[in-house]
Amino acid sequence: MFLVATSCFADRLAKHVPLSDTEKMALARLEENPRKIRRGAMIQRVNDLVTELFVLREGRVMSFVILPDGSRQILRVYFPGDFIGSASTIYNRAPESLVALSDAVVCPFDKHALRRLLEDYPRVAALLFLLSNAERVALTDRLASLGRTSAKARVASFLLDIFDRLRVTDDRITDSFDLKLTQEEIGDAVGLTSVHVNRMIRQMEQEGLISRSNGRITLLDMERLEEIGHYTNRHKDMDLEWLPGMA
Amino acid sequence: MFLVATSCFADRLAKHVPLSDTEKMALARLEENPRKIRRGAMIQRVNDLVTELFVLREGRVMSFVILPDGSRQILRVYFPGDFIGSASTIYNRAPESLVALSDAVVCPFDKHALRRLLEDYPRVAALLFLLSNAERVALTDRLASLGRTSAKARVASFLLDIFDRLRVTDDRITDSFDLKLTQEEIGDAVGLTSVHVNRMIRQMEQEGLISRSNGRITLLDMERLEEIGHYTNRHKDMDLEWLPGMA
DNA sequence: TCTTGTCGTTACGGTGGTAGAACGCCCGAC
DNA sequence: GTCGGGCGTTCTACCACCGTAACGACAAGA
Repeated sequence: MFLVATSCFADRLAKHVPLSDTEKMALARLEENPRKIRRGAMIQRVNDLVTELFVLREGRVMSFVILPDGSRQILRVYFPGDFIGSASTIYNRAPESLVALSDAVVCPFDKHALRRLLEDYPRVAALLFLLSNAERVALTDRLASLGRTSAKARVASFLLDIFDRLRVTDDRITDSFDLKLTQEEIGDAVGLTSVHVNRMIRQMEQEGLISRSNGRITLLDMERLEEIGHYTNRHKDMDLEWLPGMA
Repeated sequence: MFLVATSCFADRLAKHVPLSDTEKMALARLEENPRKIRRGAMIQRVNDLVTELFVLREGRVMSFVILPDGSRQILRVYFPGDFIGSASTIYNRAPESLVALSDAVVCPFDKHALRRLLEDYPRVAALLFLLSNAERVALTDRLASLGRTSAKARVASFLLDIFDRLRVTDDRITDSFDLKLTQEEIGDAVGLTSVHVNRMIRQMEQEGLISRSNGRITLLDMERLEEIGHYTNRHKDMDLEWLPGMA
């Protein structure tokens, strides 16, 4: 029984490496149970007992933690085709919370469904390993950004990161996009207060680096933004081709 | 032909999940070419063309990047049994540098040796995927630390993290350990200057939280350190048991 | 209309960076 | 042995960046 003909996750993978039809079908099975959720709804709370992972099919989701003093750190913003909640493969209790940034469609699937997938499709297991490594590199980039750069650089590189990842999932985007994040949320992502995020954004606007109109952001001078943010787009450099055929 | 009877990496894995003898032998093959390196030697430089990964067998290694303004961000400190350089599975050019913090023994192996391992041992592929997810969670913990906590909290949680990871690889350690990092390096890891790291360490010493003698650090009050650093030891909570047998 | 949420703006203060020098310690050279 | 250089650490001032607090403007819903 196939409720879905296509798979968001398979489509994403297929952009980097060819997939067989059986692999596509196996991946599509992860998305058999789409669930609509509303903007602001919690998908998972820290410390919940969790046995599910998700593929995000539509909309935007973020993960975050709240520290004992009440401050929030946003860990990652997810886009359609992203694999969410991989921490559940290793820990029984969720180390982070998940919330929908927009109305969204997520496809939950059980840990044991993942196990069967890993058993039956070793090439998929290898691909998941590679994707996980890409996430690891993305996180180290942000680590360097938070640890060693100024407020302006952090905001610039964050905007560029969202922009580039959005473009991986949506070809129509050229230079203008809807952030779907408040300035407070940007601050919680890059380790600043909303006040200071606002200072930096206005400054970049005055310098002609970006422009804004009702929620949408336009990147006017990519080159200088990349320079300011010490940012390099890694998506171009990904290479999964060394992992061909296999059984 | 077996140059090594045991495998550092297999030993580590076996602490979390049972391994078959053939799996252990397959993993041991990754460590067939041990190479001694001296403290301070570079194993890999940013932007090198890389087709190798490493298992660290002895000693300590760290990864870092240098930003255009010259500042350094230390990304990760590695211990014996750790799998190093997984970025090479996805990118042809190294996104980070690797340097030995002490005299060390690393075992390089080719990307294609890894591919054969993934092909022949799907369960190993699945385990590598899980371990990579554990790394991801560790990085998000540090992201929250850098983004939202004070200098003191960052130093405290960093010390606790090194301590706990050292204990995973060496049972003999109880409360005192050799950091093998200068205060400047600690600063580069947690996003502070060596001056401020020094302030925090002396302060923690005066408060009776830690003590020092010729390079070794003793954690005197773990409970308060964990509180100050908002730190939780995740190693206890790891659960790979849901991924049993497989072919 | 009132409420709620987001953005914009100001004044003030503290955390943590910068600069510079001195100290101790290890280790190799003589 | 001792002398000296290099490295890591300790310490002192000074001050900039960024956080805190507080309030107003504005738009979208209730």
